[in-house]
Amino acid sequence: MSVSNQAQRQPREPVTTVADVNTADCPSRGILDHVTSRWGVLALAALLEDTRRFSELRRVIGGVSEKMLAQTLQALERDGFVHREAYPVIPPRVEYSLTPLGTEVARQVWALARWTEGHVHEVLAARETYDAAKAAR
Amino acid sequence: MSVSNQAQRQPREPVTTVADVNTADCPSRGILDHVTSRWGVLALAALLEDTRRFSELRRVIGGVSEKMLAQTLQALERDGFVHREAYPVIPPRVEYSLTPLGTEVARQVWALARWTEGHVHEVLAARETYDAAKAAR
DNA sequence: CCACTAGCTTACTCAAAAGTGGGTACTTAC
DNA sequence: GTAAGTACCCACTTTTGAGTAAGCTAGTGG
Repeated sequence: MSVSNQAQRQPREPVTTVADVNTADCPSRGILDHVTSRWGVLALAALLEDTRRFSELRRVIGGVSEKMLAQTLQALERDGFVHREAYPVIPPRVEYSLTPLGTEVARQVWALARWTEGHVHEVLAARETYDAAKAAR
Repeated sequence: MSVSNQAQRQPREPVTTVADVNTADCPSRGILDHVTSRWGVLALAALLEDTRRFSELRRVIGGVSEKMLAQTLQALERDGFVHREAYPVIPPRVEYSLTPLGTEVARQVWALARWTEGHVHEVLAARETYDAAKAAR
């Protein structure tokens, strides 16, 4: 059988596999998960406005626990979105800022956050309509 | 910055409380959570490209279970982002599309998804740097 | 001597998210 | 007659996200 040998055409292609979020095991999934995570969005948006210290971020982002903020910031730092600057002073002082890469994402999630804030009423109205229609059946 | 322009012009404004995602109990948090949820992002992005049927969406979005897709679509429908059109035929046929409101958000999450796909390599490189620096200590 | 500070880490715990496997009702294809 | 497709729902279990509370560092103020 002429077992169709597909993709034997270019033997020395630099394997620039195109990322695709719709593929289950694509690394872009994980990155998107970090960026769009519950606290990731808010941290990025907050840092877009200004460089901030750990406890400043904690105060700005209502409801984050220390644990989750630390965890979130570490993930974002590892992904190259956030820069962490620790000053060896007592008491400790750590400043978080966005990298150029982080600034790009942050602008997008910031816009998303603002958009959401501006359309809360429409969504709330839609929910009422939906719930009413469902209850009527 | 446009967050703080409270209307002080009209004294009898119906107190349109300004939404703030940084406040723990603001409804905008929940909306943002739906939009930025694991499958919410992908569903919105997929629907921006075309109206799709349930099982089409399942095929497009790699790795979603039926349960999660149904759940996600219901949340998005309730929030007024997605329109569900069910045709009473056999076998069942249900088409999902974006509402005008949904199209606005979808454009943003679509851009985010696309951006992520395009910067996977930079993030992966950042992770290696981070991990190497950490292992060295 | 003790508390207090900032920025974490660790352990414990629980609730929510998500996966698994089943069922439904009907039809067409094999 | 049995499987597959269609768009779900329901019950059950596993996995993960996230909160709470504690400990840690090392120096400063009381």
